Amino acid sequence: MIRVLLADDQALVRGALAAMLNLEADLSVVAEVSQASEILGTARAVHPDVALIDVQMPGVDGLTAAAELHRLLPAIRIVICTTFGRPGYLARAMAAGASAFVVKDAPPAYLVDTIRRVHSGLRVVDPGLAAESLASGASTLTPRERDVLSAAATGATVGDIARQLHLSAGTVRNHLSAAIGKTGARTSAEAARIADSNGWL
Amino acid sequence: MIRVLLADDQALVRGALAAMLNLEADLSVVAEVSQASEILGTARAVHPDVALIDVQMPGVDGLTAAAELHRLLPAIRIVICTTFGRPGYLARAMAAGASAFVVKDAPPAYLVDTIRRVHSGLRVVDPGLAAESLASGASTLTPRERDVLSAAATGATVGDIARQLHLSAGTVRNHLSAAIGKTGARTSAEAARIADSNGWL
DNA sequence: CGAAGGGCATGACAAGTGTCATGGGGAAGC
DNA sequence: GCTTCCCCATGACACTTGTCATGCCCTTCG
Repeated sequence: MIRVLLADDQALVRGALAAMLNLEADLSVVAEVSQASEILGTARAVHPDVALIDVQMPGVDGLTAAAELHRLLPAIRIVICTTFGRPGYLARAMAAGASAFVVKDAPPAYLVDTIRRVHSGLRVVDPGLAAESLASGASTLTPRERDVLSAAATGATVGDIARQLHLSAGTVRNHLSAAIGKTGARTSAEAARIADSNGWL
Repeated sequence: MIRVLLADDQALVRGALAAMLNLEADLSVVAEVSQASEILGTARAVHPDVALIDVQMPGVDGLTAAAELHRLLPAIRIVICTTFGRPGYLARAMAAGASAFVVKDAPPAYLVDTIRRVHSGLRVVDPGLAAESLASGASTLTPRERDVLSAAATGATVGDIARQLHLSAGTVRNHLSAAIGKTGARTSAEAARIADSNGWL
């Protein structure tokens, strides 16, 4: 019996996934959490074989939590599950020690199959997404460029960002200009959109 | 036995929801579709009692499809289901003839309960979301303002938008300026973000 | 009909943004 | 120790954006 821990912030999706997985004779959902911060403690308590973790969660994101889980409890296999098949997410998931990466577009049988494979020690990655990930390449954004882009993505002006990050307006413009160049965008708003859609923020 | 039609673009979520609903003795998922454009034809073929429709779908969105379904097959009760509890979505869903509006944060039992209530002729709306919807009020954006904001949301510049909509740059600036005023934003990027988060686009 | 309001447009001004050149300080690597 | 790269900053310039006044055409509505 493969013991599964479910982490997803949307109760409806989480419950539905649990129902589906429990239909499989060799799978058992032994815990459900709605926040990334609860993953570690729950994992210590219930000793799951596999943790199915969503990327998008309030507070700490799933990838960060996955990295911590893998560092402290390496015996637990991690399957990262996400709505958005962003290349950057895949790269970060694998770097975090995940054994598999599943997009929510995939057929249900694929997820079940993935959990079984992962439990037997294999790594599972969607080939199409892997290709896209390699094609788009890793982000060349510097940490500071990420900071200003993240702020810009919320619609903040140069002045707002400068105040938020305690920088001069000129510096913010420089970082934004660099980010615009690297993303191939023509405005900071477009650069933020591109970086976000690649999972770089 | 309540016959349910499921419409959600994410195969994993769709399959999981189907598994969960089929566990209920009085519910039966009789059809699953992944695109809004397939809803009407499938509904005609299988005669469901209730249609559970996600807002976010590629191509035609769920709300538009729901309106059409309700117009042509008014006997079918419609439950709108969405990840984002945006006030505008609720308003548009009710205007489209939906009988219920469920956020994916809700507990699984709530969805099952909602389907039963809807089938018996009741309308079900999350009280918190209804309050928020009334508080934020309806969009006062004109159709043209929505157009330019939608384009701006993708990171397009004033010039880009002008070419896309076959307008002069000055006109685009006027519409954007009006939208900025109505949303209380300070830049077009922020206005687009606000309008989107309210479900006005 | 006449008024009101949305869509479209122009022109002009102030403010914000993108780019570039330039320079200082600090950390990492050969 | 020197180079390289990132971070931070300044200043200047061209360009884009946001605002406002003004006007015309059209549809809707009392």
